[in-house]
Amino acid sequence: MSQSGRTVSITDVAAHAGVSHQTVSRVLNGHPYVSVRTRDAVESAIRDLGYRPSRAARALAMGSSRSVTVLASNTTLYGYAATLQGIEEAARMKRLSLMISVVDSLDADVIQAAVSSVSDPRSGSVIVIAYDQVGLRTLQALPQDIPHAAAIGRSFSSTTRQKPDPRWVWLADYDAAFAATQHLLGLGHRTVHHVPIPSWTKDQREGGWRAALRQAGVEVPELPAPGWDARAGYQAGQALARDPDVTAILCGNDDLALGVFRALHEAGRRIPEDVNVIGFDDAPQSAFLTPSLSTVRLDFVGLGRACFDVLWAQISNMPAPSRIPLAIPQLVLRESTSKK
Amino acid sequence: MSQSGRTVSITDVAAHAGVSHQTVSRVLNGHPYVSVRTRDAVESAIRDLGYRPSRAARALAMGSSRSVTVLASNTTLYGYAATLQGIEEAARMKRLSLMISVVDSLDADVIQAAVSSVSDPRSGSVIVIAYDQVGLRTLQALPQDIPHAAAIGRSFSSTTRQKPDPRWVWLADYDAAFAATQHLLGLGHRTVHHVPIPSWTKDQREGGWRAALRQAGVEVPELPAPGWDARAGYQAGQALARDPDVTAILCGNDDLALGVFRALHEAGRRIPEDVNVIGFDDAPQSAFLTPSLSTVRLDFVGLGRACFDVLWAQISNMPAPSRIPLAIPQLVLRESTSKK
DNA sequence: CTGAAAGCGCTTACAG
DNA sequence: CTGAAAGCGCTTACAG
Repeated sequence: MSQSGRTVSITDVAAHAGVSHQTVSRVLNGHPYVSVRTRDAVESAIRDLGYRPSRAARALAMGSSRSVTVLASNTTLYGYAATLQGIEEAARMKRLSLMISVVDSLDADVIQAAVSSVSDPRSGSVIVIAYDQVGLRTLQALPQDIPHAAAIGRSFSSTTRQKPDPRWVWLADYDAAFAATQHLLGLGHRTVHHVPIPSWTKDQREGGWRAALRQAGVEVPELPAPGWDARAGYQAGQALARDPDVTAILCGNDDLALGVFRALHEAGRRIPEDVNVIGFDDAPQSAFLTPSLSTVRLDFVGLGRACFDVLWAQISNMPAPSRIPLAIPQLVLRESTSKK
Repeated sequence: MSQSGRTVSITDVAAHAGVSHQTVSRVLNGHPYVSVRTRDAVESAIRDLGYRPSRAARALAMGSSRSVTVLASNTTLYGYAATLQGIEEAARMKRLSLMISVVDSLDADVIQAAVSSVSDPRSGSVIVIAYDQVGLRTLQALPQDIPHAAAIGRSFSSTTRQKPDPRWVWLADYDAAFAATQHLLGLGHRTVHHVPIPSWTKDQREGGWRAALRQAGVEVPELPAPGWDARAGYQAGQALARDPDVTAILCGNDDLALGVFRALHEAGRRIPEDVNVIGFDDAPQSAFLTPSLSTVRLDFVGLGRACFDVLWAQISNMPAPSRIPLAIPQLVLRESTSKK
């Protein structure tokens, strides 16, 4: 392995093997029509020299770099991480390399900078995880001529008139929240309270909850401050726990529900005897909480894969996948809800 | 924005602005010595044409691509995700782009393939998250001449003779597990049981637990099957819950502890009255469980940053950071432990 | 302050 | 089956 000087290039390999660099390129790319002798010679030269091809040079010559960049405001929250996992698995299958760029500010310059750095249409494609407002803005700032797809957090089910972009993929949040709220009302609660995740349109989880209440003709309670994690759920839960009228709570995700559990427990209110709670996501821990958490199972990994499929159709010039088989959100009933 | 034909290159911009492409390159890179008129002309040409530079071409010409690839077997488990977050933040500050490549198999060919694809020494650097055996193998397979760093899961504290590689960074798992076990013994338990995460050397969490027991001269119980998630903890916990001799359990991470909670609860054993439980990691939910979970706080985000710092020293040819300020693991006592 | 030249390391036709 | 040529889109000296 040549340690000194510059790194070994295809030309060095060629010289070492006594062939032209084009021939080396051929064996590198598994072309047919290379004699066995030559192939062997090249391969051992590669080994001797410890040659590793330059991705940059290859990308330049081929006009594309077989890479996807994921743009997201977060990579650790359950929904984001699981979506990322789905994208990663799908990208790996197709041998695309995965880049990730976190955009965590609503500042227009920050968003613009992030978008610019991926906006080289020769060098790749983009997937935006647009579950939050930063994500949505990022998606909007993305030049339309670059191949891309997006996972978004809405369903368009009943509220929207505008046609969704065919490059967008989503889970039916709205419908699922609607159904979960209906389920709680069906248990006999006078109304259902909600601890929201941040949202920016009315056709997401919060919207589904609101619509179900309105349809049932019941009071729509005030909302606590939105948040993503257990701490936010705990804080929202403390106020709810004090209010004896609160008997059913739909949480915007399972982490919030976990915090709500804690607040209710501290206030001496039992779950499910005094208060019913439903979460959202079905995170891996939720089935093992005490009480186990009723929740809406969302297939984020599948969504990530679907997102990649949409992207892949553009990259490979295949027809867009007509219908992506996405698991329907499903209400999973466990111990935290029960007949009242 | 030119939609038709090939994408616009620096040459197109030059022609449009009536200058040479070198001059365009100068304004692109913020060189001094460009007249204001020229700069303006170029900038408006860039805007008119919707020009975006080619990363590949730039990388080729400059001889490096300012990127880090993270190699990890998982991106969603708390420790991994938090480490990744630390790396990402640090890389973003230095304007390096972040690639991630998941290696989830011990198969030598799979590992080799992953390593080869990042082993272009011109095109970047590598960080390996080597908390598990796949990660360790990946690290071992990595060519030594490529700039890299690794986050590993051991402490070398008392058991190891060999010098650690200066490119490795770690949290003192062993010491923390030792201390946590001692704490439980100090509460009066006859011994401490352990639910392990998978490990491959004896100087990790399991090793620290074992050493503390041995030092105290108490029985070292059999281990249940290792695992990472709540389900694994639940399964291990079911057997432990049946055994009345089990009064203290140290879990390899907080998700395992959450599953153990559930199993104990189902068996009618109270925490902390009947059984004390300590977790590992201090995941964001752990403080909000019921009972709240005593655990070892590990600064994974800081570890990720430290890892990047070690890498950055190599890339920028700075002297290696002598001592990386890493938060010491800290035993956080909450409701799941108490005087017996 | 600015242009002509050379080169980064590959791949893709084109000839043989 | 294999080599000589051209080009991918930039940057970095080198001359002016």
